[in-house]
Amino acid sequence: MPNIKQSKLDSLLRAAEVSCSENGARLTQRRRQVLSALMQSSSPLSAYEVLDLCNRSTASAMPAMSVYRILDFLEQQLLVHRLSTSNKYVSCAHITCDHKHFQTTHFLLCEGCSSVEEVDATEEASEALEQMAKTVGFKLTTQQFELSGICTTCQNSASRGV
Amino acid sequence: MPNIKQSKLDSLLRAAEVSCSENGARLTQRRRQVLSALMQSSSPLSAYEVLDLCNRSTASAMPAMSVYRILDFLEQQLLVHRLSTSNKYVSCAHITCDHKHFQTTHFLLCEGCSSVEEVDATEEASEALEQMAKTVGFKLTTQQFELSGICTTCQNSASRGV
DNA sequence: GCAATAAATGATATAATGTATCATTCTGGC
DNA sequence: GCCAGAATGATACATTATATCATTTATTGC
Repeated sequence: MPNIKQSKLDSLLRAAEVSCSENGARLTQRRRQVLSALMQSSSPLSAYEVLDLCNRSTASAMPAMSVYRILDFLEQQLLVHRLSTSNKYVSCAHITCDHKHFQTTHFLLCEGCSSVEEVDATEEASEALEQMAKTVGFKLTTQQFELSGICTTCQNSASRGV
Repeated sequence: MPNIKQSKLDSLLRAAEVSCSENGARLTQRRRQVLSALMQSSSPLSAYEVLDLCNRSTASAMPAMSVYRILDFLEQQLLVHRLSTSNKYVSCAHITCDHKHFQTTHFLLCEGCSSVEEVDATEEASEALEQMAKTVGFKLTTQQFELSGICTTCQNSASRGV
């Protein structure tokens, strides 16, 4: 887990706090702890991995129940996303910008380093998929895809024979 | 679980048996039992749901371990597909035809009746997604999507106010 | 046909994950 | 300070998945 800079982490957490208060919600200590763990991880974490990280960093042990509750909360606040293919969580890539989510965020999962890239759906992709569904009479309600692949870094490593 | 016709089930199982033997594998009694349960279900089943169905239909109880092993086997044989979003299994829709899988099968999941439609990826969709990945330097390796939506039947039911 | 070998399954234990429920603590408004 | 509601703690438990070794069933060579 390559640590991100403390200053970066701080600004992310500040932004998250603002975002919460705009929704009339609070970013409590525990919630901040969970969110912080996810922000510092370069790959998605399972609920129990989050739990371990939290319990490593503080004295007071957090019950598993809390982690699940807090992950649910953070997901509702759109501060983290749940990857349904792996049942893991990632912190949202758009916390600091004013990016809006329209249920059209996709995730590119690198098979090499397990990193995740959060990308917006292109018009073409959305339409093509909708069209595809239409041929069998389906009307799509949500689209969040998790696509496996190889990220730039890992492609380069491979070609250099690393 | 609206039962399919016995004759249909038989022909599916026969085709599955042929498919296995072509790969030098055997469709044993237990495997047939598991596959049969999935074929008769109109919606995806979890491993333990499969287990329950199997144990309902026969006297000798099957251990959970066997179900997991057999599901793995059937998946390798491309006789069943695993839906990663729900961790459930469906029998392949192309057992009786000579359809080939190129890692480009998608699944449309109906939110109304939980039914699943297995569709081939269209050229446009595959390209659009590849292009999308490319913009952030990703090279896609697999694409199997599980898209939520409403099937024709449920759309009609809804519009009739059922 | 029969022993040797490999494949498949049975059986048991246990790990990992997720949820239900109620008690307790914390927070903001009065 | 007191109260109501939100958040967390604590405990128990349900569900899902895997590890391991024993046993049974098929296959192959003889």
